[in-house]
Parts: sequence; structure tokens; C-alpha cells
Amino acid sequence: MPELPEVQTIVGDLLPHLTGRTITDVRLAWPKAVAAPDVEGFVLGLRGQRIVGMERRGKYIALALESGRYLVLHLKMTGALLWRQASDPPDRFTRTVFALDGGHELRFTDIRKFGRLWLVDDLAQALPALGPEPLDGAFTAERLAQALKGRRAPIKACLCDQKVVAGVGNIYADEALFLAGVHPLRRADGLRRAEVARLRDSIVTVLEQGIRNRGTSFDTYRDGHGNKGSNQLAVRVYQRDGEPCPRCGTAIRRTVVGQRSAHFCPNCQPRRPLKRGLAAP
DNA sequence: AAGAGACCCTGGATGC
DNA sequence: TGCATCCAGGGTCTCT
Repeated sequence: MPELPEVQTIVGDLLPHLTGRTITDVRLAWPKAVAAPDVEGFVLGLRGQRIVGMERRGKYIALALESGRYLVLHLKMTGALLWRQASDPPDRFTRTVFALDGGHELRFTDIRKFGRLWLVDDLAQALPALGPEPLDGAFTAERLAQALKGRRAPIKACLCDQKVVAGVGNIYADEALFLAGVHPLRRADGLRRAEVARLRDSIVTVLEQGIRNRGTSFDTYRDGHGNKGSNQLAVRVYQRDGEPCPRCGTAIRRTVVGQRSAHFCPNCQPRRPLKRGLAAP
């Protein structure tokens, strides 16, 4: 499940290879992945186009084309983007192949077929309204507090809301809540100022750690060369239910928040907030 | 407006 | 061994 650190790793891997390359052909094995325009317009609009840039916004990848348009991709749950040679053996679950000059290929693989592709004139046509980039200076505790104001939903659900902060998903939300000592079911608008500040710092910490470890590969995530990341070895609570909390030894628990699994330490992340003035865990 | 729930998908795990 | 069922979950959409 690629989240910000995984998408960032992929972009970092592919950017030096793709920049300056020309897309010579597009082969669609699963045309339904094309969200816009129609399939023919998508292929014709890409064929012959030189790639002039590549960037990440939230969990989206945008390739800037010579024409001024953008090829936008979202990997959703199981998508991967692989830098390959045309002569390399085929990759399982390849849904789209972007053939490139020089005998190279950019392969989009996706087991569950949730990933989507767009070819747009303007990034806003593909990207929904997204909250601040968490690794930008703009993502401050004040900004997070503002986004959580009036939100009665569980804090875990709000952290995964891309309008609150862009790029955080299930894994890093669980990890950030643990580091901040905040229970995932706490009402978002019930967090104290100091807790919101801790949460902001924890989000930055876990995302930066994820990037340093080149992403979390619990199952399908692969980087731009098809290799696993190592952050799954560094997570503190995600998918560790039943194992001892790394801080206090209490068994990690799993619950469901907003139809998604949530992992937490019932001791370090109490359901009720600590009294004002008590030291943070 | 916010939040809850359905939906899209399929490999792998589990159950009988 | 073989078949059926369940589960994971990001984001979008609909409904309340």
C-alpha cells in the first residue's frame, strides 16, 4: 500500500531514468485503469511525448510532458511502477506498459486493479483538493489544529483524510498515533493543543523514517527497480497485534476505525486523554 | 457539512 | 486435495 514514503521512493528511483525519455508506445492490458480521457485519447496523447519532469503530490505521481500536459498515476493498494528493459522477463500483473526510446520500459503492475491513470492538461483535473504536504514547512501544528477543528470523527480517520494532510495512509497514521501517544479512536476535535503538536511532529518523524528505509514492504510494495523497502522492520505497532509494545511491553491491540484496521498500545495510547500538565509518553 | 457505508478488485489465507 | 469463503484497503460516490 504505497503511501507518501513509498511514492517518494519510487519517484526518486525513476526520475533520473525517465527525464528526457520519449514514450514511443502505450500498451493497455487493463483499459479500465484509464480514468481520463478515453483510451484512444490517452494513448495518442502520450505516444511520441518526451518526459520533462516528475513529481509527487500526496500519493499521486505526475509526469510532466513536453506538450505541457501531465500523465498522472495513483498506485492505490497494490500498484507498482517498474523501470525495465524491453528484453527483461515479463512482470506478473502488468496492466500498462509505457515503451520508451532506447529499448526501455516503464511497467505499471497492479494486482487488484485499483490503480488509475490520467492524461490531463492541468494537474487540478486529476488531483482532488489535497491538504498540505507534511514534509513542507507549511505543515505546522497550527495548520493541523485548524484542519481538525470541528471534526468529531476518530483522529485515525482524519489522519487518513487526504484533505487534512496529503500522503498519510493506514500504516503511517498508526505509527504516528503511537509515537504521539494518542488513541486512534479519540475524537479529532477533542485533542489538546500539545497532543496536536506532538502528532504533527510524529507524522513528520514516521514519514521521514519511511523514506530513509525506502518504504514499507509488508506485501506488494516495491520500489522503482522492483525491490522491497525495509521499513516493515522498523514499524512499532502496524500489524504487530499481540506483540509487546516496544515502549512498555503491553500487548499491541488491533481494532477497526472507519472500515480500516488500526493498531495501538492500550497503555501508551489511552482512550481518555491524560490530565493537562502530565508529561507526554 | 460531516460522516457512514458501499463499491471497486484479486491473491492468499483459512475453513471444511 | 479441492473447493468455497473471507480479508486487505485508498479513494470516490451516495445517502443521511
